Amino acid sequence: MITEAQAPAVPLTSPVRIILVDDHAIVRHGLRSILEREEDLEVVGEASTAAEAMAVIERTRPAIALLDLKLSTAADTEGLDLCAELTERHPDLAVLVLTTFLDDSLVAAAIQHGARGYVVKDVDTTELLRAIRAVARNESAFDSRSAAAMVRSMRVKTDPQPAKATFTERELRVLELLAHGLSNRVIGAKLYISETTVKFHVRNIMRKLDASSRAEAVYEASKMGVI
Amino acid sequence: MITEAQAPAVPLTSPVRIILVDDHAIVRHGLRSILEREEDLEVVGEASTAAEAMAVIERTRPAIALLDLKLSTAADTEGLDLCAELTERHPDLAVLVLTTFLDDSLVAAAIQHGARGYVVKDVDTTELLRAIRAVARNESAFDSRSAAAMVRSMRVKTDPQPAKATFTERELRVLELLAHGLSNRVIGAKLYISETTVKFHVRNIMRKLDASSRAEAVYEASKMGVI
DNA sequence: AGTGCACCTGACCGATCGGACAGGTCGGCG
DNA sequence: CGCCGACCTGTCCGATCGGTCAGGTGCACT
Repeated sequence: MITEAQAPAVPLTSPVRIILVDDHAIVRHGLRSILEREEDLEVVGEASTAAEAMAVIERTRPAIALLDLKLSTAADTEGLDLCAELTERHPDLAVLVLTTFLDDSLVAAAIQHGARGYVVKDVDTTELLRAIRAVARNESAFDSRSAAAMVRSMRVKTDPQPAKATFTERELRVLELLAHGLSNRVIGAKLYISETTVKFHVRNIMRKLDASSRAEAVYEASKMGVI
Repeated sequence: MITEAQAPAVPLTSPVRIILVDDHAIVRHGLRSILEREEDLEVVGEASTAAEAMAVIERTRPAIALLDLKLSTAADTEGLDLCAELTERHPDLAVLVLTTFLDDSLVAAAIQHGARGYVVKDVDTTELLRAIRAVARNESAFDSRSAAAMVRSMRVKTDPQPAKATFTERELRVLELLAHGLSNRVIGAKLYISETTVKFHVRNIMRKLDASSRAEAVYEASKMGVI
């Protein structure tokens, strides 16, 4: 482990082409002045709206888009939607979200909308450059607080199994077939047991999940990741 | 945005107490020599097995545990289990996973087992120190490749919505109640529509989801995140 | 040997579902 | 205007479900 060198700004190849998407001109200018000091980075375009961003990217073909999720004063949806559209239309484009506020759910949402990284605006310059170079290398990057937010949002996705029901082998197998909409009779045929036995298991499953129907049982089981 | 200072090693408070958990003595010594050069960090213990780690932590009460998930030649489970046990028994302890191999599912698993960060062993020294200081600040840290792995594992959890069905307002409402195991009659009462109408909606939902029963419909809808 | 648990089975019955008819209103659109 | 889609309603019927009886076996633990 442990090599030297801290992401040098030596342009071994052509510089990384970057566009800035932010509704505030001041922010764009600030970013541009920071990035232009680096020899391996090149700002090739700016945009202040979603439509403009699409057009500029179409024309300039950047490797990276620095995207503020809060375009306009409207909901976050606009930035997220743009993020999804960009990554879908341009699979090679790396979107690095650079935004003002840190919202746990927003970090996860951005990732699921195709973002390659997430950095809040008040990180120091070296952090930002590190993130940019990481996504340029086709990797990912988060500042430490965003990483914490992502960790939190990942945990709540799977941790909540407080009073987790415990199932026998047979019940799990029945549950699985239950989820695929099979009738008791068909489940019995598949497991080489009688319809009556299937009903026995189904009732135990429903009891353990506190469900009043097979549909609810499937819902609860699915929610807690059993199936 | 943008401040100066790149995580200085000035001990404003008492140094961060760290223990090293790795089955290779050489690795522990290497880490120790690196960390001891930093004034704000202090290695207060080492352990090579899970049991030893528990004991040492019990005694030395460190703020951070650098943990190699691959203890012994056995499965990854041992490291993960230790990780879960540590974070459960010592909520204030920050576990930073420092391991040799990068496995997409392992990163996500580590987080869900309570790890605060994940770093592969071949990152450079500054990256490692940055990660340690981040978790010491109660934040999170990942090297860029681990971050990429986590992004991938987050995406597969939710992205698969290829042929996503589209539902009307009414259908979504019905679907929701359906998942809670309500009968057509009760759903009708709740929505102030007749039981017949509910059956109408339910059949449309099942058709759109290619399901043969309400249970399967609930399963498919749950799987694709509609409910 | 007794106890518990997972698992299996049968019969019975009312409630519900799933699917098939055959309609209706309302708003938007060419 | 007619057409379409979302939404709403009814009736009929066989299949299925959910729940309740009352049993059975095999295995593990004490």
